[in-house]
Amino acid sequence: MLPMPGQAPPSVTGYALLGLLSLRGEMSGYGLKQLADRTLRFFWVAPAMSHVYSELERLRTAGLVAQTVANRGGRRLRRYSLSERGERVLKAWLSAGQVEFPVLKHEVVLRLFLGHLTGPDRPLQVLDAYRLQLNGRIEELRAIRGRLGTDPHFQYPAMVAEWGIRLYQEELASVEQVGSALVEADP
Amino acid sequence: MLPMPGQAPPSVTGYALLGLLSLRGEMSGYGLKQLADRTLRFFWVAPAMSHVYSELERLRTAGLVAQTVANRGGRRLRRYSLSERGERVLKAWLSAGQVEFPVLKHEVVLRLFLGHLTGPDRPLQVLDAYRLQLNGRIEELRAIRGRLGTDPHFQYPAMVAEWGIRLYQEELASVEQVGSALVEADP
DNA sequence: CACCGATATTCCTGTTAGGAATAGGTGGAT
DNA sequence: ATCCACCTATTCCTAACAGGAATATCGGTG
Repeated sequence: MLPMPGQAPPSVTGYALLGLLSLRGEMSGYGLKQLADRTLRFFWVAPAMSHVYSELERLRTAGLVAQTVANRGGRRLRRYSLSERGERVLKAWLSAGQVEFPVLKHEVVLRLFLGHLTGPDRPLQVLDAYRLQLNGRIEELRAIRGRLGTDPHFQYPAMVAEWGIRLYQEELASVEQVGSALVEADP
Repeated sequence: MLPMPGQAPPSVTGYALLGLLSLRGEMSGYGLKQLADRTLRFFWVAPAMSHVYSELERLRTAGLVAQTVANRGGRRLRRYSLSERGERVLKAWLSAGQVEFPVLKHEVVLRLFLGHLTGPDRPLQVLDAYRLQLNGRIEELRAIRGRLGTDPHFQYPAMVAEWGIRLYQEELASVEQVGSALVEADP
């Protein structure tokens, strides 16, 4: 028996896109993708282009985003914005529902986990490369944090940026610690 | 022009399953799923049953796992094990390739990010619930770490367990810090 | 021996990821 | 002015992944 899909609730990514629209107002699918790459990427996902468009279409069908179509030149430009209904639904989701424990897809740790197949040198190399990436990530986040300034409109994104900086600094410390353990475990 | 798929390399999850087989030897799809739920889940994914079986079938077709079929009673039991070719391919992957930066899907942070829609109280509630979940996770990992003991065969999994304990303890500290920031930001 | 829970496999559907193809617009160099 | 490179914008296609339901056997307990 089909559970009558009809109006399945948005996925978390759907809610996240609604949230971006609530922060920034009307924008194109492309613009939304750019924004997601600068924000959601750090704590959720960087949705694929195709994913953004298909999700917007689903949200539009559900009446959660409004679409305006303009013709600029020989070209059809669509802008999306949060509808009133969308805002209500988004707030309801934020205020309810049980929150999933974070999911981590951590290839560095996977390679450490399988260290018995390579010996400790390879995980050490991987950790070294990871250290560089982490420093880059921290710089990125510091730049973002700086741009957000003290504008109260962006106080929550600012907290998120600070959370990220802290997280990655702690990852650096973990890299050191695991590195020491690997060196000691060396035959 | 098609890039001649023919023999597409395994996905990271595919390699992870090969790695589990290398740690534990022959096992059923079901057993592999159980094992993944006790290991991979913490730093990669908990693959769905269907995903484990479809992945095993793909790996078998690619000659990376061997399948033995026994008839126990009226029942067909399949066991999977890492083939020699599979071990070579897995080691080659571990020794090469550029390592992706970790991906984090963190609903707690997403809700913090959208705090402008709810005000600070709701993120504070969410953080409280998260604190409980974190303590549970830490206990789980401590139990696993304990079971792994000092057996050198499991020294890398042990390092991973220790990494996880550290990570979640640091998350607890971040929860405290964000909590303070939220209380201060309260109007 | 009837039942329950763990083991084991298969199927089906929907969602997400990722890449490539297409095309108009904009700004700079020649 | 025109060509090119890059940015904006949308669409399409395929594979990976998630999740649940259906099925069936086995092992033990009351």
